[in-house]
Amino acid sequence: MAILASAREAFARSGYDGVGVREIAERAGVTAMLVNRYFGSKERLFAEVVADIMTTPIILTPETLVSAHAGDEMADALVRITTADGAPLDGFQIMWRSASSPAAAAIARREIDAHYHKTLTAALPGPHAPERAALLLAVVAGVQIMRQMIGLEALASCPPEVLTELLRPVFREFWRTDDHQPPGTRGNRRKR
Amino acid sequence: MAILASAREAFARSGYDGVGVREIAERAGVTAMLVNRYFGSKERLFAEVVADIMTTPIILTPETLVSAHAGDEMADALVRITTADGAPLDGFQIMWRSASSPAAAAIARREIDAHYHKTLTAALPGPHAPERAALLLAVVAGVQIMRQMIGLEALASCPPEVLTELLRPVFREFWRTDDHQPPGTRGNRRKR
DNA sequence: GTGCGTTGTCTACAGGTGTAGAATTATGAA
DNA sequence: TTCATAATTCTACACCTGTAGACAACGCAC
Repeated sequence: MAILASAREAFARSGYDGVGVREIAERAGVTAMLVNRYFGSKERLFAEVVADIMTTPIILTPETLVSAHAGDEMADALVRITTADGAPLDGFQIMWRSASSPAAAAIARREIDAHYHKTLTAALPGPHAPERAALLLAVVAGVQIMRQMIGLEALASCPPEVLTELLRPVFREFWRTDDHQPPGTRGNRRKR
Repeated sequence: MAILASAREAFARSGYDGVGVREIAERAGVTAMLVNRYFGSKERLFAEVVADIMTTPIILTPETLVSAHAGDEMADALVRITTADGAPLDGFQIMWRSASSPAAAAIARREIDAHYHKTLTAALPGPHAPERAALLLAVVAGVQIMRQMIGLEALASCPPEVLTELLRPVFREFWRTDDHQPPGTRGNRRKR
């Protein structure tokens, strides 16, 4: 379906509010009205695009999650994705760029919840797995946004290898299984 | 200035593209044209709002940064901010919600760079301080977005105390000063 | 009172938005 | 070829966007 591909590309580039139905249609070689004839409305088209994205995991491949170095592999994948701005890697990007629109945010929430968050929760060890899975997704979101949307200088110009090495310990934190003590009693390794 | 306050509230709620000049003006008790008379354009108004926000640090107070428990305090502050949706706590929110608009993203990048990122870089120990400061800001952004914009269930309904306890080790990671070894040689504490 | 600069508003424009309904064209079977 | 049916487009509507230019109300010095 050419319309779906065009919509995906357009939403990834400009977000839900930033692109019009006419533009999506034109890039697909059809008229704006055909889009509505097929999908009912712009909102339903967006939902269809997001659902389509969810069917093919990008960062969270099953192999990555069960790996013994899951945290490291996730860090590598995140850096890889945010470095090359290729076409098939725009999965999450669509949702961050559209999050400011309430309608789009609701769709994104539902789909992230049902797919990525559920999968990730099952893969994380230790207590509070759902909350920690959500935080992990938050880190992924933050890095993507700062690197690709805001374009913060220090992140945008950072060599991939350095970024990977800096991200790995952060992600490892989520797969740690030792010292889960009650709040406040755990020592931190800060320098005072 | 009533217009500035109205604009700040409106941008925080709906983002740069999501709100119109007429709405901002009406909530300030004036006409849309007066806004342009004072600020020149919507874009310049947005820049003014962002610059105004930057003058009063929200998470990164100087006391927080030099504290011996800087990481913990930052985690606490982040949870506090994303829990209560009060008026004066909308600082970053404005930028995430507006990041999909290129014009707004450019303004946000410049201001974050000049204020928050610079300050945070100076406060972080160890090598790659700029990159790690940017990553820290990315984590803050991700949590805010997932919690307040996407509204991911696991994060939205998570008790503040739990969230704080889960965030602390993540933030501590950025203030660690031990074991900065070359890439790949550092042991991770994963369970295999 | 008279002039004047500021403050604010009114009207209007050119363009964009999503989408409903009618009209048109292409397609395939008889 | 003829005709029914599906695929696609045309026209139009009602509304919203940022903003330029002309105009009116205001306080205030003289």
